[in-house]
Amino acid sequence: MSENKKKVTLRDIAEKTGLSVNTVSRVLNKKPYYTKEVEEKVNAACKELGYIVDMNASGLRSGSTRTVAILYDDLINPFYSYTTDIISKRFEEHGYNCIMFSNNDRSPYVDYDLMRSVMARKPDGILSFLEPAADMVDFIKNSGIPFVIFGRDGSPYGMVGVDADEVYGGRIAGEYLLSRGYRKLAYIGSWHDVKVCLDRQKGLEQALAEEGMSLSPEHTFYVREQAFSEIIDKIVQDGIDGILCFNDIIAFIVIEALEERGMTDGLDYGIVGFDNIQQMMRMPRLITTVDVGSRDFAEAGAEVMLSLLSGSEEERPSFRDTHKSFLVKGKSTR
Amino acid sequence: MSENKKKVTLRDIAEKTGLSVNTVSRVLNKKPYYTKEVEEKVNAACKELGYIVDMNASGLRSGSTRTVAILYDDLINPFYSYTTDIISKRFEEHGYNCIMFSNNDRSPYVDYDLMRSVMARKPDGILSFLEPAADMVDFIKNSGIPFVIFGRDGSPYGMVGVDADEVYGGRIAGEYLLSRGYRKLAYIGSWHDVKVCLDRQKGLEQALAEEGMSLSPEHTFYVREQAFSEIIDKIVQDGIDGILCFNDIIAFIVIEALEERGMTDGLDYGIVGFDNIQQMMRMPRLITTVDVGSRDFAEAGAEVMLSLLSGSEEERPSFRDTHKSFLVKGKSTR
DNA sequence: CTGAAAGCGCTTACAG
DNA sequence: CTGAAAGCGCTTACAG
Repeated sequence: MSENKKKVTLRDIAEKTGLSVNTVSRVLNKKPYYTKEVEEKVNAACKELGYIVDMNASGLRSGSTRTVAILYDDLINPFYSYTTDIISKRFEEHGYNCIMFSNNDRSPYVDYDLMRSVMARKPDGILSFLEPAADMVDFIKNSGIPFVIFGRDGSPYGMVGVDADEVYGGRIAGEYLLSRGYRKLAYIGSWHDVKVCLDRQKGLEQALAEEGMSLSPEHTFYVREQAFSEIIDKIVQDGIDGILCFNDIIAFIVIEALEERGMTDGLDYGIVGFDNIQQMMRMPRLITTVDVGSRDFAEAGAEVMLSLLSGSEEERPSFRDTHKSFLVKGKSTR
Repeated sequence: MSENKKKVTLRDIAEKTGLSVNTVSRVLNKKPYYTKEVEEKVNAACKELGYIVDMNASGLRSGSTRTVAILYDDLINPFYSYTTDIISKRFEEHGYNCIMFSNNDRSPYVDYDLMRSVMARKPDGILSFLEPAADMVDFIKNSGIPFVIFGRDGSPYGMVGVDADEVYGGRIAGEYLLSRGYRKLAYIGSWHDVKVCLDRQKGLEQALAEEGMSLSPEHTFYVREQAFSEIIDKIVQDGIDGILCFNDIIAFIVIEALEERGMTDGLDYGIVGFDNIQQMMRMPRLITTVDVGSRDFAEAGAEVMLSLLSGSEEERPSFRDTHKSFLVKGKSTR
C-alpha cells in the first residue's frame, strides 16, 4: 500500500529491466530501433510496476504537452457544452486532453489575463469560442500556438475560423417571420460589439430591406448592456410582434417575461432563436430557431484543430470554414 | 515579432535584473524574504519582457500542478455541463484549471484506462461524476490524489462524496404520481448496476409500498441495456400510466416516442424526470422533475474539493455531504 | 535577505 | 541497436 504510493518512474523500469532510461523511453514512445525482446521486457516491467508516464515532464522536455485549451464564456448554454463534448472527445481519440478556460464573464473577448493563464499551461493548440480582443490578435499570433476560433468568423483577425454564415442565418429567420405575417420586428442581441451578434442582426435587416422595411434602432436591444425589464417594457409598449433573439436562451427568457405580461409566443407574437438547443436535450420543438447542425459543426472544428496540430505547416493563416444554417420551425411562431 | 516568439524564462528575468533565478522565483511566488526594491525590479522586468510562468515545469518540481481533473460521461446532459461550469469557475478563482476526461461512454465507471490518462496529468485533485469500478477503489485511494465523487454516493467505496438523497428523490416523485391518481407505474433507468439509478428506483418502490403496491420487474427498464422500442412497446401494451425516469433527457425521449403512439404526457399518462434541466436553460416548465438545487449542489462539490486541496489533512476518508431534493411540477403530470 | 547547486521525470541529441 | 550526458524551466533545500 505504501509501496503503491511511491511513484514509478522510468528509472524504476530501467533498473528492473537492466536497460537504460533512454532505451525504455524509446520503447514506450515507439521510436525506431529496439529488439522485440527489449520491447517485451519493458512492457512487462511497466505492467508489473504500474508505470504511468508523467506528461508534465514529457511535455517540458519535448515541447508538446498533448493538450488543447478550450476558451469559453460558460458551459451553461448547451451550444457550448454540446459542441465541447464532441470536440473534446475527438481530441481525446488523438491523445489530446482539454484544459478549460473561462473568461468568467468579464467580457466576451479573449483578453490578456485569459491568455496568460492559457499560455502558462503551454497547450499545443487553442480552440476558442471567444473572439480575441483587438489588442490581443498580434500577441496570439506571435505565440506560435495554433488558434482556432470556433463559431465566430476569424477572417477579420486573419485567423483560422470555423463559423456559420450568421448573416444568412439572421436573414432566413427574418424572412420567415415576415412570411408569417409579423410586421413590427425587433432584435435582441447579447453585446453590441460582437461580430456574430451583429451579423445575425444584419441578416434580419436584410430580410426587412427586401420588403422595403427597416429595423428601428429603438428596437435593437442587447441584453448584456441594458436592463432587461426596459427591453420588455419597450417591446410591449411599441406593439412588437416579431422578435429575433441572438440565441435560444435569450428567447426563452423573453418568452417567460412576455408571458407574465399576458403575451403568449406563437399566438400574440412570433419569436425565433438560434442554436436549436431543445433538440440537443431531446426536448419537444418549443421554439422556432436557426440550427447550424451542431454535430457536424463541432466535428469540423475538431478536424481543423487536429489538422493544425498535425503540423502540416502549410501556413493557412486565415483559413475559414463557413457552414450554412437552416430554420427549424417550432411553436413560437404561427 | 520573431523576438516575441522566443519564450521568456526566469533566467531572462534574472539576467535583466542582475538577480539570481532563485530570487526571481521567490519574488514571483511571494515566498518570504526579499526587499521592496527587489520586488519592484522583478515585477518591472517580468512586465517588460512579458514573462509567463511555465506551469508544467513548476508542477514537475513542486509536485503541485494546480490542476483538477473532471471525470464525466458527457457534457450533453446539462446536469453535467451546468454543474461543471460552476465548479470549474470556483476552481479557477483558486488558481486551479480543469482538465476534462470522458469515459467516452465505454461504461458508467472510472476504469483503469481512464485513471491512467488522468494520472499521467498529475492532477492535484479529481472530481468525478462517475463511480469508480469496484477493482479501482484501492488503486484510486493508493494514488494519494484527493478524489471527490460528485452526484453519487461515495460511502460504499469509503470515499468522499457530495450527493443527493436519491432514495428520497425517487420517493417524492413516486408519491406525487400516486397522489395524482396514476396507478400503473414504471421506472426507466439508465444502467441497472449504477447506485444512483437504483436508489431512485428504490424510492419509487417505497412510495408504492406505502400504498400497498409494488413495482413490477417487468416495468423496470434500463435504456442503456435494452432496445428502446421494446420499452415503449411494453409501456403501451401494459397500459402504464405513470413513469419515473432516471433523468429529464430520458423523460423527453420517452415523451416523444409515446407522442408518436398517440399518447400525450400530462393527459394520457404522467411522467417525472430528474435534474430540472429545463430551468437551467430558462425554458418553460415542460415536465415535472426532481430538482436537487444544482447551483448550491455544485458549489458544495467545489467546496469539498477545495478543502481537500487546501490539504487540511484531517483524513476524512468517507466524508459525505447529502442534499435533499424537491419536486418541481410541470405539464407532464395532471 | 540572496545565491549556487541539485533535481523533478522525462526526451533529445550525440556516441558508440 | 543501446547508453551516458545534457537540459527542458522551474522550485527546493542548503549555504552564506
